[in-house]
Amino acid sequence: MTVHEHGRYSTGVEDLPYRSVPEAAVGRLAVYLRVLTSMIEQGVTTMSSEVLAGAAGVNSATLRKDLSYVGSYGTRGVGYDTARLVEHIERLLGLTRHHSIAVVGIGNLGHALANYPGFPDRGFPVTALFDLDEDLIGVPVGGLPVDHVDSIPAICAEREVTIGVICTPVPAAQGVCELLVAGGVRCILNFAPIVLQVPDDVEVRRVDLAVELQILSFHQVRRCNGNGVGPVVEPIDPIAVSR
Amino acid sequence: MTVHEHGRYSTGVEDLPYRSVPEAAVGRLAVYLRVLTSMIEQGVTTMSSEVLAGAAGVNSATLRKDLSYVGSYGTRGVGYDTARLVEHIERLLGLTRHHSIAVVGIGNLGHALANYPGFPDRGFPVTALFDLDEDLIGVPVGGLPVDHVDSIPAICAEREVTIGVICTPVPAAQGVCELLVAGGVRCILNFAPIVLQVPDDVEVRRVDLAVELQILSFHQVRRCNGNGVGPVVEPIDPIAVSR
DNA sequence: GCGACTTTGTTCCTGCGTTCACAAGCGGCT
DNA sequence: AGCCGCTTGTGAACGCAGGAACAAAGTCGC
Repeated sequence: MTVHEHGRYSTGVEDLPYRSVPEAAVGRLAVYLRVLTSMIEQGVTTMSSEVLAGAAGVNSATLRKDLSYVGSYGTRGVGYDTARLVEHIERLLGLTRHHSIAVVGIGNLGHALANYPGFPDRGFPVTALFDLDEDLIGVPVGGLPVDHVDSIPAICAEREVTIGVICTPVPAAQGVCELLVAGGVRCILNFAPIVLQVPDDVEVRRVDLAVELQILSFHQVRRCNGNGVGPVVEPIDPIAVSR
Repeated sequence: MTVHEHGRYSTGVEDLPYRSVPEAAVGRLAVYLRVLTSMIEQGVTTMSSEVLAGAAGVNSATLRKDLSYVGSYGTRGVGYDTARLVEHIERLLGLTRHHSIAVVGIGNLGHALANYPGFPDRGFPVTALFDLDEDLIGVPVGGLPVDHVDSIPAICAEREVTIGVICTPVPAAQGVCELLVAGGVRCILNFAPIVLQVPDDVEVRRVDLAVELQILSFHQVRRCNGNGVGPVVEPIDPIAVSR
């Protein structure tokens, strides 16, 4: 640990000038990061907030404020140096360090995620796979053999897994979650449509595909309401909405 | 329920009382819906806001406020009738009508989504699959043959697809998106890590798995700051943040 | 039948996040 | 070298969402 002046930054808090980064901004920063790396590949070395905001689909003022959480690394009258910005965003997001991933539940979705190139490409190598099914144990998926869920704690601890991805059916999810926590995993990405109960120091993000569709459905219905297509939302009493 | 001088009395639905359902509330309502259906399967007929909120992982006041957008269907002193609540949430979310889905890009992820039971189970039947790869055309995936992307507009229009799911690589995503829009699709769930450009009347929701991981990474780093594992967050420039 | 208890529905308030708008700063041009 | 125009960074206002608290309302016990 190449710590510098320990005395000056004794608390470890002042080490982080980004004291309060809004949750929403974190998500957007990750998006900026992707846009930026893509632009760098195309040889772009400088971008204005206006252009970057357009590519990321946000307001330019929002973008500038988000970037101000990272620090002031733009040049007025010119824009941002793409390479430098990437570097600083990666630092803020903790991507200077690789986070190894464990995928639990090697069904259709787990299979896909185990092979998802976007994970290793972004610095998240998949280093462990788990399932209950005896027929799957030992079978290599994406070059990595599947282990039994019972060995989650040991293997996660050994391989220093920092992120667990749960793709199991609902009934297994909570149990798997506890095994991951026992293995020292403090970050969980949960695809099972259930709210996991975890200790306070564990962060869970849920990705519920059906919920996404339902939100789309809601907007669809609201948009079509009264456009002449038909009464998509009917009054309450009529039996059912049959189109 | 009080009658407002606003004019129409509150029969609950007809007079567009969901003029203003907060975006965040829509997402939560979908979660409540899932919890409720699960509870109904277990024979639960009545739930208090406290219990339901706990299962959904939200504050009970927030839950009651969310439900008030749907209408007042609880009984004071008792709680909510689960079946009735499900019915009304489904109506609000537009789930009384089935939304057929097209999946574009039958790679690992597309394969998984085409077979994802959560979609049909929730009233979102997958009715069309598309890919570019000639070797895949005609091959049944989950009982449904894959068609060529060129036929997206025709087939989507014919089968009345309302939601398009994009699982293609980034370079193909925008083009596929436009084909879907040409086929009359107004709702898109995008798994490609790119911000799609669409007309105003098209709603896009993006699911970016790498972004989710990066958000987790951010929280992990902030939590573990100073745990001795390594220089997780390195000092910024000497002259970092001046104000 | 009546009182007490339980739970909803709503109102108010606080805090956060987003947007607007503008001053400060930097490069390019003459 | 100095001015001009462009872009950043930020202070202030606005709007929205979330949480606490409370009154209305309906049920259960006696």
